[in-house]
Amino acid sequence: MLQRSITDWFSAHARELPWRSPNRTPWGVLVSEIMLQQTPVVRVLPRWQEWLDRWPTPAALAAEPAGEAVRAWGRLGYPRRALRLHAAASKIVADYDGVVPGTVEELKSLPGIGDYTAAAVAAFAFGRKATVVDTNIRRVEARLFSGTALPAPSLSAAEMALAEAVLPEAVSDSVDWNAAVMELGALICTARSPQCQECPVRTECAWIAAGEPEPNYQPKGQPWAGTDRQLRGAVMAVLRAAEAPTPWEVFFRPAVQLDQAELSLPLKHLHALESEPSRLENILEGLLKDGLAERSEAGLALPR
DNA sequence: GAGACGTGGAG
DNA sequence: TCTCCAAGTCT
Repeated sequence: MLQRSITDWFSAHARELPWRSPNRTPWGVLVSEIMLQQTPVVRVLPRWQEWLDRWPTPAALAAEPAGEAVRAWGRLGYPRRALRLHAAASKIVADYDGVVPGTVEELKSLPGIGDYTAAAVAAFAFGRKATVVDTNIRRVEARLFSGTALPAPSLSAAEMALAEAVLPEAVSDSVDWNAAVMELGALICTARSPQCQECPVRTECAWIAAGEPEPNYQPKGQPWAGTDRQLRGAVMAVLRAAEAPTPWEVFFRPAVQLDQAELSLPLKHLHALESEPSRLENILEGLLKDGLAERSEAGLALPR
């Protein structure tokens, strides 16, 4: 049967990832899920290991300033995730005696944890039955059951219903199913060039049966060069590298400051903004508002 | 609900 | 080089 084909494939081909190891902890799983949001496994691996070595429990992380979490986040991207993970650790200490809660509802109450992550932690860390729906599972189910090349840009109620309908009844089977379908999407049923000849359910795939039709929408581009996002990243790179508050002149007259090779690129981006000081002000304002930075007499720094 | 939010590898 | 996209969440 379909379910068995996929879970057998998983048994044979699953990657050995540290957050799947038998000695994993709920905290380790939670950290991995946050890091993996919109971020490839290969980039998460080293950061995850460092993070767990340094902060093996929520209490350990909560005991340090949020800025340390942001710094340790390094170049994983979306640094607000680091901030939220720190806040989640604090809430786990305050409300759950330092123990990661195990129900979807409790998990969703933590900052940075939405529908996907709550379900994933409940399933993979606690062995509970939960409908896990990530981009991999959406894509596999779109092809396998709906016969479309890609799921729509945003998650629909129909997709959720489908995911619930195909979730195996038994708790243990449901956990295996979630992990297996996700892995199938990550390794075989990929977005760009799926390896259908290696797929355990290629003979039952509605998309293949339909002749592998093209996607019926235009993927939205993600502009980057010259955007505020890029500049926020550049500012954060400077703050992460700094031991002390960074004077304002560094941002508004970057050409004259900081010559660390590591920062040459971020500073080059900032330098391009010298003609638009108001725009840079807005960007710094945004970082302050998001809590990713704090200001003092001396300048700008990561939050304490 | 559309848009904002980082980063770097692959095709 | 340039576009796509990777285990989403929040406003």
